[in-house]
Amino acid sequence: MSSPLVRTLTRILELRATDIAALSALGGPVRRCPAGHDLITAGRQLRSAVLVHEGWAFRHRTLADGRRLVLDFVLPGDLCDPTVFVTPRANFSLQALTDLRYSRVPETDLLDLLQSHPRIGAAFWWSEAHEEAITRAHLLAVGRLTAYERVAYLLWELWVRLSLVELADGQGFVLPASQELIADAAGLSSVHVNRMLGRLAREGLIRRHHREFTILDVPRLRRIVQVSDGLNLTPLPPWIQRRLRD
Amino acid sequence: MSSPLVRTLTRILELRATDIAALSALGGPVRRCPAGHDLITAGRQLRSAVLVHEGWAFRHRTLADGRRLVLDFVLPGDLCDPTVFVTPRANFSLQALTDLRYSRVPETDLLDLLQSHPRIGAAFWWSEAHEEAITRAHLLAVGRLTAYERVAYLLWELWVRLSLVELADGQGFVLPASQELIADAAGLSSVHVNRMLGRLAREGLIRRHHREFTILDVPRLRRIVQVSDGLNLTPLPPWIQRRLRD
DNA sequence: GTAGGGTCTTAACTTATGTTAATTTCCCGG
DNA sequence: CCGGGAAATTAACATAAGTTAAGACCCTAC
Repeated sequence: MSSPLVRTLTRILELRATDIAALSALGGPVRRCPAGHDLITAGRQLRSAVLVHEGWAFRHRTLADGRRLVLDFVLPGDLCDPTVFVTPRANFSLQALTDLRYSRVPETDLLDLLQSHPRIGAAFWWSEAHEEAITRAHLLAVGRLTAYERVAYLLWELWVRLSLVELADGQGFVLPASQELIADAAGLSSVHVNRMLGRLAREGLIRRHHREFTILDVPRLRRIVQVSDGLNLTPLPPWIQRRLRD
Repeated sequence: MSSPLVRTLTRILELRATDIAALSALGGPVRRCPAGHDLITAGRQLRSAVLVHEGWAFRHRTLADGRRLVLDFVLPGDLCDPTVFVTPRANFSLQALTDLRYSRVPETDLLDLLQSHPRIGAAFWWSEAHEEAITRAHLLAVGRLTAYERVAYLLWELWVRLSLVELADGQGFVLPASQELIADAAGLSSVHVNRMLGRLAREGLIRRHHREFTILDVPRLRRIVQVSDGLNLTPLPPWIQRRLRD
């Protein structure tokens, strides 16, 4: 069974045997973390990155008075963050949404890897750029979409991202988050999220049963969401891959 | 006169003579762009990064119906983006806010630079992480702060960032943006931004005259803003700099 | 100096979303 | 099978922020 990082980075560029070996050796033992527990705490210094093998996590920030925002969701194969070692202290917390299997990658190992395997460095860079695209789309959604559109957006984003890592079943997927958490991701109240989910279902865009969702009308949902691009992951252009080979 | 990139990256790590030479040689001729013009257009393929020498620009995304969000402001010395070459097409537009002096850096030059000068690569990486911290703080502000707090946040963010590049005069600075644009950055309507600016002034937090702002009460403003950390730029930890030397 | 376009300011009014709270459903452990 | 706590749902009500519109201001071009 290959490392989740190998699976992720393979989607970006063609890894050589030496790259795969280095990636597979990366990270400490696989650990478990129960849902609801913080893996990274905002304001604390980071000594390692967190590699999620299985389960969901999410980055969040909480204000003194309890208001909270979910910055983004972290899915299996995501490394959070390869940039750890340049940031003096975490500007977010990382919490397990489901029970998790994960490992920790010490910053020194990461740094060594980047110096010895520039191709992997490029892949990480790509991966960071992709993450930033997701964050920007999220910012646009929170800043300028209506509540209805925003909830639709979140479902769309997660469906697209889950499809990328083959965790969606066609147009169906499980979103293991309470409506409270969806609200914190959308910048809404949980009551209003509930209303909007109801409306999306009533209008035939989605079906849901507990936390299982099915997208019934992809084109119409995409039209509502508007900001539906930039979430896709494309491999590095061949000419760049070729140049990295040198 | 040194390149704006040298000035920026010097704040991150100690550049060697060879690094400085390479950075100074980077980029085509200095061009001018009048305020209001787009330097990068969302959806178009990018062939080069944009290095701002003088003036302000901003990243934005606009929906089909005209709703717009300003993702962030780009100040002198910012390179937008070193990750160009991995992204197939721009997921934002870059518009000149004031008349601009800038240059373009072809992706091939950037790629060569990163391969030949790993220290510069590390500095760029740091710089990207800093930008992402800004975006995340912005997301939190737009998602969970009230209108009053959000407008205060924007002033705070810009003041901190301008101070970093020595473009603030103590607690005073010029924000060359219409209230309409501030609204698009805050996810508010321009009328409401106007109300909130008035209130901030009435309550003695800021003074303003046209587009010149002065922060009158730093501690109180910081308390209102809440999310005031992560905007600062700190150099790479010495042990990492040392390791990069090898 | 004046005309005109853009920006700012303010007021009156509308509406989207938040809040509170009561009820139901779900889920898990005993 | 039963009890209890968390989550989901719904309704009634409160409020922050949006909208429209009118007037003041300010700069620039002629």
